[in-house]
Amino acid sequence: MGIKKEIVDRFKNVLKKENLKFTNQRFLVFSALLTNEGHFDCDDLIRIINKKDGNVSRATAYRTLDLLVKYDFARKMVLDDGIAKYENKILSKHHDHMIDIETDEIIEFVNDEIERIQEEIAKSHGYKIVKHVHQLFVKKIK
Amino acid sequence: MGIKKEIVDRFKNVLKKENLKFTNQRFLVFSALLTNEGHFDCDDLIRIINKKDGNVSRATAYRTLDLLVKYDFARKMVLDDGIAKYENKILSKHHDHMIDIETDEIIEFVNDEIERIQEEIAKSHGYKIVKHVHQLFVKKIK
DNA sequence: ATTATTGCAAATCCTTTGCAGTACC
DNA sequence: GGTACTGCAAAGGATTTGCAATAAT
Repeated sequence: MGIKKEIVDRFKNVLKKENLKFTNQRFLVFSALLTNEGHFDCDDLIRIINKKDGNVSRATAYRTLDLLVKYDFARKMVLDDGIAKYENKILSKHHDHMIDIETDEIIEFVNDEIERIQEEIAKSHGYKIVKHVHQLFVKKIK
Repeated sequence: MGIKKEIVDRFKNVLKKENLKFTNQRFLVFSALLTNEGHFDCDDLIRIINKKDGNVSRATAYRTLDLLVKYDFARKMVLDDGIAKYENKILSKHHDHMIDIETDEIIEFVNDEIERIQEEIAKSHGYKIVKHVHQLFVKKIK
């Protein structure tokens, strides 16, 4: 159930490199994100942590999340509501989302051709893709 | 330099339909967005308006922008900094966005093949696309 | 011991809202 | 004259920050 030792070590190395200490709070935020699937805002994660393991303040959670994003353990995404959502970037397979605007049902999809063309577009402008958001808001055909 | 009468009329009709009045402030916000190309936050637009035509308060600007988004005159986009950006949706051809995460520069792109595959994916699940968000967060290749 | 870390509360930033005065029909 | 509109200033909500107490090495 735990996180692979290799990943935890990677986290420890990042901390060392940044002259930061490996504290329980930082580990709790790190674990909350890496052992749960989905998109969480800061308070979701704090709730998850408080439910079983301990306590982390919002200040610390945000500070740690910034760090996780900076070192590619987490992906940050802000939709139109302006609330930052974070998701596991290490263990989750990539996928995009199709959202049924009438039922809120979420269907995942991946299309290699789209992935390939995206990369090509970025490259042709001299860029490489760091992350992307691709969401189809859809409606059932009657 | 003006906006096509047809578009202004469409705006007037929306206002009528919503029991709202066609006021100078609403028209200034509407014009600021529809006669400028680019992605603007609320204060950008207020600055544009104040520079030549008059004054609009932030409250009114936000209220009008909501309306413009609701009726498809404007597109709203929120990136990781949490600041809402608005762009002309009427006069600009459909496009997606590539965002340089180091400079915040926004580059537009369109790819017919991606558009086609998207539709196909939705259709194969029995859906049609109402709108979509496709953003590539990129980084210059050194 | 020394240096970084934490949590709190205050501060910030963008955005929304209540309200009193103003403008529109 | 009666509604709807505006701008102000205050309120809101998410995130950040200063600081004194606390924990890690």
